[in-house]
Amino acid sequence: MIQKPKGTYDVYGSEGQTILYIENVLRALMDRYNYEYVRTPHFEASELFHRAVGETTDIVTKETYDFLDRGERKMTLRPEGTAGVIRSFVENKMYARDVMPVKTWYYGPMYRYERPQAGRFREFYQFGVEVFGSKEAMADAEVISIPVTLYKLLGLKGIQVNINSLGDTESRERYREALIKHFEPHLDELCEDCKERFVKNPLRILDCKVDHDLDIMKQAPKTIDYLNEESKKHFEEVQEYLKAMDIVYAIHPSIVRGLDYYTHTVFEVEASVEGFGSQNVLCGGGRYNHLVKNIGNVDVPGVGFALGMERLVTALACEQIDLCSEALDVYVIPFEDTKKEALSLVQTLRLSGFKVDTDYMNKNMKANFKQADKKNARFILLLGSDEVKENLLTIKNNHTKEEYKIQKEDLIAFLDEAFLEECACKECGGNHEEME
RNA sequence: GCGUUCUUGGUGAAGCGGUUAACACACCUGACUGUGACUCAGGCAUGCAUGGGUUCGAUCCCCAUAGAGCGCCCCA
Repeated sequence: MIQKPKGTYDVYGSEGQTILYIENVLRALMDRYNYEYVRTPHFEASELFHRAVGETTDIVTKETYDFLDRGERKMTLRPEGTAGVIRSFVENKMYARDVMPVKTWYYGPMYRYERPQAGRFREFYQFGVEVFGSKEAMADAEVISIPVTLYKLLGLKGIQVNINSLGDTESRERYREALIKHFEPHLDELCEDCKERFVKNPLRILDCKVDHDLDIMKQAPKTIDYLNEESKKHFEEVQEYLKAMDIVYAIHPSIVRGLDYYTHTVFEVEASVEGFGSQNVLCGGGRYNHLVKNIGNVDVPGVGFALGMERLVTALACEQIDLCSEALDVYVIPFEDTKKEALSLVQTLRLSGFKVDTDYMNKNMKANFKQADKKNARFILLLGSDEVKENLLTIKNNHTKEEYKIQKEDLIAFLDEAFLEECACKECGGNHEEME
């Protein structure tokens, strides 16, 4: 038996329903935010990612799926979404539009050659947003509000928003030097990983889980203390805008993000739910004021974020939030000699907008009733030769178990009325709950 | 890339170096030629991730491979 490649997964059953539901919600959400959909290729010239993500990051140095195409061109399956969207922004000259900023969103699979574990796959889906052209703190705050709003719409409660600022290039550089100065005399106290980080990317030392409790770690300089006036002002404005939107956040000086390109605002949303694995960052992002210039030689600031679908689905499962509605409106039970009539009836109902299923297995009556229950049918239609003869239908309300004989012509009207009543009932119940 | 645990029908799982691989759920058939529960009687893994090895004999012991889980690195 050939099995799926390591680190990939199939979507089916209720998980499929959940994912479709989430996708619908995020489409509607992006429409309300007035963002435009952008789709870019799943593979790009390898060089694009080297320039965008950074030569020293693990993502580029050891996690990409690289291949030569038949024309001997170096290609890479995209490990993240930002680079491609920026390439598209520049290549299609979106910077020359008369409406600024250009606000975009994307959704699709990304590829990283990593050892799989909970919340981490080799092919995984990201939803993300990139806003080009505005250097205002308002844009940062709006971007942060998107995942927060999405989680809220989905009913996810156990989340925490963490923000930090790396400042502009000048602040970031000053901070980097201060960090090196701080850690250099204590290098031998740090773990092996940190020694390597010291050389490659000193900012990441702050993230270390091993050396977390060391004194030199606690005394380490903070990014915020090294912000120049302008950077400080930007960061404060971001916070004011967040407050204006009632978004609860915490400042985490240790968030530096793994990608090299960030400036000013960086943020993460983490899941704080019981039973979640160690990969608890649900989404992350920040501002990148020089990345577009790096890639496309156009000096346009940007800010964005990306969100992992698999982790979102896991978080929803942890909180036992069930988004898929599999209830069937009608289940039709045919008999040996009425199958054609049954299928015709099914067709009519479907055309009228009902969710309908029937038996394709030649099951007996008992098994059919069980099927109807399993499929969570609200009504069961019995269609035997007696009914066909008299142009009648036997319809049974599967909740109340009441059974009626109705004229075939009256079926749609009967169902419309029944569902209308049920809706009214639900609204009423909802109101009562709220009032209490 | 490193460490560690695991892999038995459709599902949850028990199991021991030895001849029938428990038990439960689900499913199928019948008692019951048009009403679901319950009950009863049957049926349902020639097989224990794959490939080797040890052994008279392996689901069980050993090795390799693949996959999954957890942790690290890193990241969403």
